Amino acid sequence: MSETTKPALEMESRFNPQAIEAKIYKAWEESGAFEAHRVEGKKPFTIVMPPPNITGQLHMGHAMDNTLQDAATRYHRMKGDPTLWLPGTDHAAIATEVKIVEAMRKEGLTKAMIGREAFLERAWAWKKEYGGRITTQLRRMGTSCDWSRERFTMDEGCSKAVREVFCRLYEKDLIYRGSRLINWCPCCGTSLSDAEVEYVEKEGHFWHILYPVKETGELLELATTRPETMLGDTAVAINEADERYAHLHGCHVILPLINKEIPIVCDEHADMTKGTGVVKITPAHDPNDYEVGQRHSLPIVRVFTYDGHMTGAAEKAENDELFASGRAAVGEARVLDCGKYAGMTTLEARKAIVADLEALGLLRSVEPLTHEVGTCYRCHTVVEPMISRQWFVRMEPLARPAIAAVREGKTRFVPERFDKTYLNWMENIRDWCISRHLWWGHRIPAWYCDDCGETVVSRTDPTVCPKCGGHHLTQDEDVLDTWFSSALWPFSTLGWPEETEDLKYFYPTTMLVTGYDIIFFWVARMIFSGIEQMGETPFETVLIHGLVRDALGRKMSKSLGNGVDPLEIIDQYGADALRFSLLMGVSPGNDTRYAPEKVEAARNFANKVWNASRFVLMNVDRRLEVNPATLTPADKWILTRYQDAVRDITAHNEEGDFGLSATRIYDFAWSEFCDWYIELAKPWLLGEDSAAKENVQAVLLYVLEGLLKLLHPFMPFLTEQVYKYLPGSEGFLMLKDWPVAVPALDFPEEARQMEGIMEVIRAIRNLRSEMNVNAGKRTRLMLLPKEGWQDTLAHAEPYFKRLAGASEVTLLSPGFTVNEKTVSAVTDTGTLYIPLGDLVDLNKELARLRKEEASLQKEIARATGMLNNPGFVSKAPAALVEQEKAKLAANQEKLAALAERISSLAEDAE
RNA sequence: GGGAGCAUAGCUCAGCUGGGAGAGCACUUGCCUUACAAGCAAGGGGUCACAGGUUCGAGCCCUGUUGUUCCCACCA
Repeated sequence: MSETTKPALEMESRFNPQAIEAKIYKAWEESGAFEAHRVEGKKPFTIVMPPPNITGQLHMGHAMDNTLQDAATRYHRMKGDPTLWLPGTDHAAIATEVKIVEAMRKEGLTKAMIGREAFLERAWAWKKEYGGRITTQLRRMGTSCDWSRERFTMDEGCSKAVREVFCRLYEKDLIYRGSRLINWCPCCGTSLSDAEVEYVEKEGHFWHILYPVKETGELLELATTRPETMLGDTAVAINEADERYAHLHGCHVILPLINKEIPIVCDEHADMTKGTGVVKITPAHDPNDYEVGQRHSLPIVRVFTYDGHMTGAAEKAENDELFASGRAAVGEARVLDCGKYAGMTTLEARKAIVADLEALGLLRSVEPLTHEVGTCYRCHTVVEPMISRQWFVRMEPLARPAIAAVREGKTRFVPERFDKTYLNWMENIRDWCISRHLWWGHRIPAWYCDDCGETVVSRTDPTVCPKCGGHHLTQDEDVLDTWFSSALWPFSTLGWPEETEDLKYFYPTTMLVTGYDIIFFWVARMIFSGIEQMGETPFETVLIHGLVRDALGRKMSKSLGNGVDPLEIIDQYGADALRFSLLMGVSPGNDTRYAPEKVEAARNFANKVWNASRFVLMNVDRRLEVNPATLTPADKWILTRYQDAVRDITAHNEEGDFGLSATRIYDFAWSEFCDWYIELAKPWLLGEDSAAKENVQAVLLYVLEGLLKLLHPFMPFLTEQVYKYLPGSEGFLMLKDWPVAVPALDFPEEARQMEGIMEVIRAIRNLRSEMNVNAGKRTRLMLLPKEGWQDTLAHAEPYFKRLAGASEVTLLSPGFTVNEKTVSAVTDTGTLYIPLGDLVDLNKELARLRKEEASLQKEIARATGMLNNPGFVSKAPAALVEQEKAKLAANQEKLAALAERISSLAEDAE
C-alpha cells in the first residue's frame, strides 16, 4: 500500500469475514507458511492430526478438535518452535465399505456380483472423489497444518508400515489366528473388536424354560433372554455347592425340540442366588458359556449363520467337509442343521422356538426385562457373539509397558483424570480381534498353503510354500481393523519403517489432541504400538477435550437430526467466531453445548477488535516507538495491564488451557483496551500537543500489535487481515514472534494511580446516572483529594472532562466547605462533589450516603474481625495481613470523610 | 457391580496451587458521545446442591447424602 493511503479508510465499519478468509488462507498455504522445517538442536513441537474418515464431513467435533490443535500449533510456531502439524485421512474400513455397498445396492449390485477387484476400484474412486472433501472443509476452519506432508492410512508408506508391524508382531507371537468367541455384526458381515461394541438398554424378555432330566425325569427350570440359542446348548450348569441340585451331579438333560442329550456340569459360573441357579450353556454364542465350555471341554455347536440366520443342511455339510479335510482349526465349532428352523432369521427362530416350547408345555413363564444389548458402533445392529476363526493381537505383553508409560508420566493426560480411564481399560484388556470380513482395508498378509495347510505371513507376497514347496497359496480373504493402521499413525506418517529425517526429528510427537470418546479406540493403541515399534511412547501430552452437544445437552447425531454444520456457521459468522466460541468458557475435558448466542458473542468480539483496530489506524499512520520517558499514567496503566495479559495468556497456552486464554484475551481487549485505554487516549489524540499525540499513538500501536498476536492462535483470519493494515507491517502475522513481557514497560505504581482516577470516573458516572443527568449535559466537578493524590488528580482533568462529562474541575484544599447543593461520593483517592442545584434532593442524597456508610461499616467490621483474630494474624501470609491492614486504614479514612459529609448535609437538611 | 464427571446469577458456563463470588446471553435505566447500536454508560440479580469435617480462613481440600450425565463390566 502506498505511503499516502489511509488504510483505515479501506476498512468497513463491520468486520466481514467472508470477504477475506479464503484469500488469506490461500496466501498462507501458497507461501509455504504451514510447512514444517527441521532445525537441528531445537526441540520441535509436533502434533499428528486425528485423521478424519474419508467418508466424513466436517462436524462440530472436528471443529472443536482442530480449533484446539490449530491454536496450539499457531502458538508454538509464533514462539519459534520448529512446528509440525501433520494432517491426513483414514480409510475407515467399515464405514467406507458400508457406504459403497449402499451405493451399489441402488444400482442393483452386490459385492459378490462384482468381485473383489472391481469393488476395490470403486472404493478407490470413492476415495478420490470424497477423500478431499473433508480436507477442503478443514481449510475453511483456518487449520495451519502442513499439507505437504498429508498422509492417508492406505497410502503406500502407511500400508508398508502396517504390513511390517503385522509381520513383526506375528514373528514375536504377538499376533495369532484362532477360533474364539468374537462379536459379529450380521449387518456389516464382519467381526468387531470389543471396543467397537456399544451397549444399549433394550426391552426384552426372560423366558423360563423346562429341560427334562434324563435320569430322574424331573423338569429343570432355567431362564434365558435368547431362547433361539438353545439349539446350540451343549450343557446345563449348576453350582457344585447348590444343595437343591446335588442329586443331579453327573446327570443329563434332554435338550427339548431336538431331543439331544447333554450333560449337567458343575461350574462356578452358575450363581445360586440368581434365578433358579441353573444356566444353559451355549459355547458358540455366549462369552460366558464359551469359558464354561473351555473348562469342561464341551463341544461347541454353532447354530447361526454369519448373516443372522439359523444354520441348515448346507452349512452343516460345508462344516463337515472342513473337519473331514483336516483344515478345521483347533476349537473350531461344529455346525448344527437346525431342521425346521434352518434359514429362519434369529428373530423368527426365537418366536418359533418359544411357540414350540409352549406347545410342549415346556415354557414355564415369560417376564419382561430391560437389559444391555451389544450393538455395532457403525450400524447399530445387535451384534451376535459368535465362535469364529479370526486374527488377534495378544494384548498382555503390549499392555504392560503401555500401562507403565502412563504411570511413570512418560505420557501425560490433560486433564489428569483420564489416566484412570486409560489405565482401567488397559489393565483389563483382552486380546484384540483385528480381522474384519471386509474388502476395503489392509489385507491380512497371510497365505495358506492349499497343499499342506501351512500359514505363511510375509513382508512380500510369497509364491512358494516354504514348508512343502507347493505353489498353491491362497491369501487370507480378510482385512485389518481400521484402527490397526491408525494405531501406527504417529510414526507411519513420518516415514517408518524407513529411518527418515522427519521420523528421527519429530518422533515422539509433543501433543495429541482428541476427544475422550476415542481414548480406547485410538489413543491407547497408539501408545502400545509406539512403545513396541519405536521403543518410545508416541506423545508427551494427550490433551483431551469433551464433546460438542446440542443446546439441550444431547449428543449431536444424524438420527436425531440435531447436528449443527460448522460450515453453515462459518458462512454466517466467520471461522474466527466459530473457533472462538468453541474455546471461550470451555474447560479441558468437559463437554460443551453449542448455542448460537455463543457464536454471536464471538462474532461481536471479532467486530470489536476490528473496530478498535480501525480506530487506531485512523489515528496512527506510521511506525512509532514507545518512549518510556514520555508516557502518561494511562499509557503506563495499559502497558502494565498488557504485560500481565501476555504473562497470563502465555502460561495458559503452555498448560493447553486455551479456554482460559481466550477468556483472558477477550477481557483484556474489550474491557481494558477498548473500553478504557482508547477512551483515555482520545484527549491526546484530539489535542494540539503533537509530541503528546505521538506518544499515545506509539502506545496504541504497540498494544494493538501485541493484542493481535495474542489473539492470533484463536482468531487467525481477523488478526492476519488487520496486521496487513498496520503501518510498517510486513509478511504474515502468523510467522511473527510471540509477545514477551518487558519489565521495562511494567509500571505497577503508576498503574495503581491510574486505577484511582478510573475509580473517580466510575463514581462520577454512577452519580450522574443515578441522578438522571442527561449524558450530554456537562457538570462541574469538585475534588477533595486525599493525602498523596493531589498531583495525580490535578493531572487527570482531561480524563474527567472526556470520560465523565465534567465541564470544569476544581481541586479543593483540606478544610474547604462546599456550600452548594451537590451530590458526592467518597473514593480511595478522595471525595468528589457534583453541584446539581435543584436536581439535588437533600434527603435522598442523605439516604444514599447513609447506605454507602452502612456498607462501608460492614466492610470495616469484616476486616477488623479478621485482624483481631490472632490465628489470622499469626498464620496467614504476612503480605495478606498487610494488605488487609492497608485496606482497613483506607476504608476508615473513607468512612471518616463520609461521616463528615453526612453531618454537614444533615445540618443543611434541617 | 466398578469408575469418572457435573450440581455456582433466569439460561449457558468460567473460577489456576484455599485468602473479599465472575463472564456471555437475558433483564432494568439512560445514551446514535465522529472505532464499533454486532455499540457505550449505569444498575438489579447468587445460603456456590445438602450435611458434617479440616483450617485463622472453604465455591475450592476430606467424608457422607441427594440429584444428574457418562464410561467400563460376562450376569443367565
